Amino acid sequence: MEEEGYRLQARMVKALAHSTRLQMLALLQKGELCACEFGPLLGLRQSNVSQHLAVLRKANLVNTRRDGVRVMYTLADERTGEVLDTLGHIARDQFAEAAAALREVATG
Amino acid sequence: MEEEGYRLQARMVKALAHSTRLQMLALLQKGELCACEFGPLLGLRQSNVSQHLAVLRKANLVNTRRDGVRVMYTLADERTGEVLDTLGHIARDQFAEAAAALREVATG
DNA sequence: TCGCTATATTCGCGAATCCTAATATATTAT
DNA sequence: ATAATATATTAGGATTCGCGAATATAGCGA
Repeated sequence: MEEEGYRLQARMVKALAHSTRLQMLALLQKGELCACEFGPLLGLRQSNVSQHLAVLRKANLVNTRRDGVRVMYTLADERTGEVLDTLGHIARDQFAEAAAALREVATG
Repeated sequence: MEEEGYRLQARMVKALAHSTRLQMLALLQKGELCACEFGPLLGLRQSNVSQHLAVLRKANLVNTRRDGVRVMYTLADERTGEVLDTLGHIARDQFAEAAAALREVATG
């Protein structure tokens, strides 16, 4: 019952727990990205982008490097992508099941 | 850019984002459990247990069945366990890396 | 240096989360 | 029906989160 380990794990999961950050990580799965690209791609304001990126940084989910005036972001751990994929599958299947159940009710 | 899919995924991840719920799911990985067992095992009050279980239920992360006066809980999707394991590994490795970095600084 | 662009941080407020205590509901036994 | 146990829900207040706006900070070129 290493309570403390779960606290660490929870801190990481909290950092994942926002649709914007999930989208950011999904984009990073395809490769390195400049901070400046998230705003236009996701329709977010600059400060909002920076705040979400800060959350990901503090959770060590991403790495950064400077390239002149820009800051480039990458996934810190390739297993993160794996986790996101699996979560996506579970969510999709849940949705499919719910839809099927609805159809069942509708068609009696 | 299926924004909506990420919203669903985020809802699920939010349900995972608490150390108590992570512990509950870890317990369920070992098999079915009665609601009444979480309190004593995790040192939580009854209402708190029930609230956390409600979060897991609403996110379809667990299934329930009644057995008389008790309610038995199981993991809804075995892939959830897989996700939790991977997240645990990532968190542990992060911690190890941080510790190593600290040692480096200390021994300079 | 100054100005310009890219990032990061801070502030303030509304919304969401979490906890305890209290109350409600459900199931079984007497 | 009543009592007893197991669960669930509600109410409340404290803490945290998320956002926009404003304000730093950093690097680069004129």
